Amino acid sequence: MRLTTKGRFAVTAMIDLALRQDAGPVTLAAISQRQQISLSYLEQLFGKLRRHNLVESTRGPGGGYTLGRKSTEITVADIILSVDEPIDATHCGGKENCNGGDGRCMTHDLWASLNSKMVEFLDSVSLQKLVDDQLAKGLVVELKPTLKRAIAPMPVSKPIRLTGPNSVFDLGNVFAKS
Amino acid sequence: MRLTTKGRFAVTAMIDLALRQDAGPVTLAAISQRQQISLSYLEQLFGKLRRHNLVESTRGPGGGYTLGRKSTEITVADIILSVDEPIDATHCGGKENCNGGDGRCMTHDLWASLNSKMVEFLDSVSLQKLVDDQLAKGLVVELKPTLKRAIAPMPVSKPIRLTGPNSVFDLGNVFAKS
DNA sequence: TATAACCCGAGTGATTTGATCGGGATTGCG
DNA sequence: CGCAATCCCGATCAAATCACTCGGGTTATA
Repeated sequence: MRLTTKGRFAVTAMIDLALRQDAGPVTLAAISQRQQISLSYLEQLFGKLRRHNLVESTRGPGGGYTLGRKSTEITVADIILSVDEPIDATHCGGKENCNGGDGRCMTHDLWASLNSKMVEFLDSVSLQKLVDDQLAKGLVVELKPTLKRAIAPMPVSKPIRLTGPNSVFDLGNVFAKS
Repeated sequence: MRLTTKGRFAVTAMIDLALRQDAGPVTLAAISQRQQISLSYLEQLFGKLRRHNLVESTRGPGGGYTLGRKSTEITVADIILSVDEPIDATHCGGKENCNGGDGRCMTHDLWASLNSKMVEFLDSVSLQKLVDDQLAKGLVVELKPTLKRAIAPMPVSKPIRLTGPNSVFDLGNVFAKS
């Protein structure tokens, strides 16, 4: 597992998304403005996040991204591993014939164990936890109705399109479809 | 905090050193052979480790490196922070005027808090812990007498030079000076 | 003096980072 | 329908970083 600014950007963007998705899909353009991350870079990151089912996308006007599952069930490790695809950490390609002299490849299971501890830790921190931290710090989320299209005609009926039948949202979304 | 193979190399090398320093200073050439890390790269890493007082060097024939303090008092965080010098993780240079629109710089203290948790965790893992893990896994350390010079004339007197008066070794070193 | 070891800075090719651009595809809305 | 918003994708790019090499030092032992 690597830990770079790339992963940080992804985590930051995911928190921004989690904080605001209750008002409907969040556009990358909005995240880009708020978090000062370039739009195209966000597109790259969210492409990976989507391929790992951490987010779902809604295309067209009023569209954007929503979480792929409950924020309590998304961990920091999920996010980081999605964007920072795992490279070979052991430097010996997992082969056992990496013995160079007297002390055979200690690196292999050494780093494997430390690495698993790292993942274990990051896996214990949920996205919801980070969101709570932000809210506890006094962050005020303005769920601004920039939604000239998406929210205006939404008193009843079908406010938010959830592509596909496999949408299992239930994170207190006040707009949940009946 | 970054976490790359650079840090891994440093941790690996430090474990190798901790496992063997009881027989006197360990040369980088030996670590290079055992761990398959290039000598010059090790020199760079140990230069930083030395500047952070994690290791001490002994020059001249029979010289090498020893730990700068007890292995129980060196943590993985110490090592990684030494070689992966902290870069600006917040992307806004610590300035407060990084407000770009409505939601002001959340990134700043957001990542600061997650980062501190990471450091906290890595700081809870001591070098001695990793050494114990290796020994528990059945690793046999051959304290081979490659030491044609350093150990040969060492029955009594002054076997191991500890440069400076601030040497506080007591990690069960059988060669400890009286 | 010869040699073993640390020391150090400059340079290097490959990869990654973060961004830009140019184009799609899909969808809501007038 | 046609426009615009939005996701989608790939190519490309400068800068930084990575992992390493090279060529010299300095220090200390013998």
